[in-house]
Amino acid sequence: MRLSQFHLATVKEVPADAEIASHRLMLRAGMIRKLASGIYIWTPLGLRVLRKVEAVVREEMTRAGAIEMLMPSVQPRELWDESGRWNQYGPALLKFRDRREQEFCYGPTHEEVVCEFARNELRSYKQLPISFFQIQTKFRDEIRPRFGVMRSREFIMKDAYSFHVDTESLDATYRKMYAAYERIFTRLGLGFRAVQADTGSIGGDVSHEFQVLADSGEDAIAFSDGSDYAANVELAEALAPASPRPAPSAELARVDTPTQKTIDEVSAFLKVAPEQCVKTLLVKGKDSIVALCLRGDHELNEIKAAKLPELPGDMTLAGEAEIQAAVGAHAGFIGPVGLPDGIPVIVDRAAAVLADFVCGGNADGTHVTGANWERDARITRVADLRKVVAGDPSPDGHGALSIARGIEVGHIFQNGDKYTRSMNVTVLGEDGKQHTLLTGCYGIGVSRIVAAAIEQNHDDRGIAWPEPMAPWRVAICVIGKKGENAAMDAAIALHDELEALGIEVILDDRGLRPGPMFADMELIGIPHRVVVSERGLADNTFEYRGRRDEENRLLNHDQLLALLH
RNA sequence: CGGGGUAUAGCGCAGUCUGGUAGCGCACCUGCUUUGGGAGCAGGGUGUCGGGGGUUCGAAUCCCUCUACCCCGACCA
Repeated sequence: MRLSQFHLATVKEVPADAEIASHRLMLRAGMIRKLASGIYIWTPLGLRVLRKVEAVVREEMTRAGAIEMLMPSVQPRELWDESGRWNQYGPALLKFRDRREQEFCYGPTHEEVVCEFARNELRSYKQLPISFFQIQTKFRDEIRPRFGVMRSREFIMKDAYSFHVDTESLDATYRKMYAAYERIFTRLGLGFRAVQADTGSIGGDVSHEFQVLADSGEDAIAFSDGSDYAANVELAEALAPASPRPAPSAELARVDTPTQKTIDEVSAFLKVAPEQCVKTLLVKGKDSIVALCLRGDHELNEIKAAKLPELPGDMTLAGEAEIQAAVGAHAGFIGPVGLPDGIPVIVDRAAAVLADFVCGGNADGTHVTGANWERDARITRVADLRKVVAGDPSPDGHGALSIARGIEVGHIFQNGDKYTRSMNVTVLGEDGKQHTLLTGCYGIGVSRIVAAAIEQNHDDRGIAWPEPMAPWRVAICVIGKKGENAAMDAAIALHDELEALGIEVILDDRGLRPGPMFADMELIGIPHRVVVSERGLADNTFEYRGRRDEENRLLNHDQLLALLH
């Protein structure tokens, strides 16, 4: 392709709100333009990359036995009422009405539609197992879109759904999809890790996320140095400490802490380590306020907390007024010692083995020292409440955990009968009876992959695409005075020859000076660059440079073709 | 939704405090020169200063209000 016939739209300056490398570079390279918050135009250049990702995903899904189809983005309310998610899904579901006042949503995912399809199409166990997939635009009205297409509201997703009569079949397909995902991310040249995951709003039993490792990632993942254990920090279990709680040795004492509210302030003021303090968070329970107690140096894992039977299914901190009403003190001075009887006290495993600890005194301006469980403070229940930290023992008993940042680019679930039961998706079995089907669902954030790949593959000059994602594999740059066409003729000949060999090549025939031309090709990340100039023509050489190379190499025609082919 | 911030040319910004006739850089257009790492000279104009209302002789600037966007937390591919 000739660049003069294309719309390249690189820019030098970029809106100040582009925070991470991939967002900045996608804007600078002219791959995307923002239309509204979390809603982006894909330019011709950006679309070429997106299509590359789609192609790999499509190939591997097909190889894994899934069949491509296309479902509508606009979905009627009735379907979502059947699954119960019209109300459950929350504000991320974009709802609207048509001219007849019928209610619809813009699909954030397609379990409902695919189940509607399946219950009409699938009649017999003999048709199973079967998997369908699509690559399509989704909309989720995210609370806070950010980082360009990394977390946009409108985005492109590959979603696949499998149907089964029994769990063995679901397991087998799940494993097949897992393997397909590994192939996809490997082919795309991404450094990734599959981790155990929470099932979130999709629901179900078994789940893995595929995380592209990057410091800018919004997820934290924990993995063991002694086994293949890896999990989202949301899910990773913090094991109970091996050693039991020591016997109390100190007297309970009340101390004045007039302005010290945070653990840091209290521990500095009283000269005790944060791990010898207990922090108490009051949250809204089903019936009353609930107290959650953690060691001072630990953080609450809200996903774990939300699953406590005392909580209504999600976790909300109690407001200042509720805390006052329940305890009579401000947040910052709350502790398990002397907490009113009606408040359940749920204690994290690590906090439960402390003795002689420091905690809030349940009166403004006071803490207590030398506190001990049972003797001074009730324990309703010990539970795993905290986020794991680096150095914690691996939950599988082998090795210690490290924490890394990741970008979630894929997520696979075993839904079981979560949707098929409510939507009555059945087939006739071998035994002549109706059987409710089991499903798995398998998502890949196609547009997010583009951003994630840039996070892993860039330098100070721009993007350095893994070859399978590059908009073109080869860029030919022409240097020479505009009027003298020998170099241009040679460049066109080379371009045509490469194209005939099936190599995707972009010829920069814009007549720019070398500086801006090189800068553009490096910014948009073309893996191979060939410079054609009169200087080279004179001694029959082309100047070659890989995107990650420091030096040019002079190659003759055959050497160049051998390298590129 | 809570907390913080921003809105002036296509993009990046100054001007706002202290009211007085709209600016800079990049990009863009024309011409000439230039052609191995973001060229030089000359010329050109870009605008509802986010919208609405108010104060004032006079508002980008002060006041009220609305909207959009961004950042920090809960959501997720």
